[in-house]
Amino acid sequence: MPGQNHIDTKVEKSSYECTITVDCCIFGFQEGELKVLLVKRAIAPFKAFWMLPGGIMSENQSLEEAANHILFHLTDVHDVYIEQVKTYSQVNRHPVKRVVTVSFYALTKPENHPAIAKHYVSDVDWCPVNEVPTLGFDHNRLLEDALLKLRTNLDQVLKISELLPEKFTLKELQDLYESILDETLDRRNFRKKMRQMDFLVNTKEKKSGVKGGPLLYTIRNYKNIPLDGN
Amino acid sequence: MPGQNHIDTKVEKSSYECTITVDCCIFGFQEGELKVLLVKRAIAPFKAFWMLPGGIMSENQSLEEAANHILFHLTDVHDVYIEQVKTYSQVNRHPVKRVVTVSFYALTKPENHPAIAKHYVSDVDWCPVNEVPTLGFDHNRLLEDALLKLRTNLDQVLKISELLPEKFTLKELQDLYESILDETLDRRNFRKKMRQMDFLVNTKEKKSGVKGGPLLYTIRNYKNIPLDGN
DNA sequence: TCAAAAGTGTTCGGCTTACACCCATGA
DNA sequence: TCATGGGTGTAAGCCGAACACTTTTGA
Repeated sequence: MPGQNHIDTKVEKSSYECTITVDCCIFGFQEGELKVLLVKRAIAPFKAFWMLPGGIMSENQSLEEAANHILFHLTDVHDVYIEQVKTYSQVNRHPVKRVVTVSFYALTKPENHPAIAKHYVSDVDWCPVNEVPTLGFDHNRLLEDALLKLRTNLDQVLKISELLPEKFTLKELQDLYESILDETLDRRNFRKKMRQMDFLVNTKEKKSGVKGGPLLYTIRNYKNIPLDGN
Repeated sequence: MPGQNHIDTKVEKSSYECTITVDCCIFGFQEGELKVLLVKRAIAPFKAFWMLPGGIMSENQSLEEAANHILFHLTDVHDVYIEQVKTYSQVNRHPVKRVVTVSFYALTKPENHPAIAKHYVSDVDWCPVNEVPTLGFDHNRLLEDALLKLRTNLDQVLKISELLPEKFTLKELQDLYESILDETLDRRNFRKKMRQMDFLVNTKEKKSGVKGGPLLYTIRNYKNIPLDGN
């Protein structure tokens, strides 16, 4: 019976082997909006389509290492917070050759990482998440799943501190929440909730150049962030 | 630069290819306890270790199909609820050959599926989750992650109806919750909460052979369950 | 008849929601 | 000076936690 070896973890030379790719939803917060980094593909298939940056996992890398590697090569980002989202394995996902894809999301500050088109990429863009066009492959779906996961896990300091500058106003923080959750929040309630979490520190400085003179806050233990690994 | 092709989704013949395995935490509820199906491995490496059942994804299968296939071959379970947990890709996870493993959990009723040792398996056991021994490979970790995910998503009808018989008492339902969450719950609060979810139907029958004469409930639209796919 | 389990409601505290006015600043 | 946005507190509803007694049944 041909199915028998499927239940055998005795890995043999004859086992089917498959290319594994990593795709990243790189999120950034810019001009009060949540954006995602898209690259325009210069080669077939899906030539001239926008898509999520991605690449192939190689022999000596874990998926997380591959994801960081890809990020670094495409955007010069490093030591960034990434999180695994899901693995996609439909047999016909890729029109040329079967691949299994593991998706991640990463959080970055676009202003620190000017995006540059390299290699098979002809263009690069920070695109507001609610203006994303039809992407190549099944990348719209990957993006949806990643956004959903980001929303679900929002109340974690790590993510906030990756997306905001070191010092920020509560207005900026609220804009961040609103653009990720895609809903508007009551200002007073939001501030009350943030105050009773214990990671916000009031720097007593005022942001200048903006009306109202808002106070600047920072995150307790800013940049003292453990990285994920497995 | 050797890293260049990592950022290229142009999949080529030369791309690294890797064996992909699927491991399943098959959970069942029996004798008032949450149990997980373990198999004892008859071959090296990890000969005579207990582990999670698993196998290799083949060319014409998605991961979900592979998982169902493995389940079917090991336990005759089919059309079962499965959910992807996480993908593990440490380079040295497997002592013989590199594999990337995608883990799933599945929910079943042990009494419907007498487990049988087949193929490379010398023994099979429904093991209470808090008595699980040291497992082969990194399977203790996979199990922990799967349990965590199951806990997080507990309040979903699908899962409950896969783990309980068609008719069950509120006591049995509470035992299920308590053994999955690993904590005790207040009976009155639990019942109140269940009553205000709208999926429980009182059959007005009483369970006999047990003191107190508890009422039997069932799930609205029992067995009208869409399966997951990607 | 009695021991064991089923069944039921109320109170309290904390959290979330809704909502309006004064203050600081840049234009 | 004025228009814009920053900053703050209180009251009402909702949800989850704690908690004791009566009823049903099998032994």
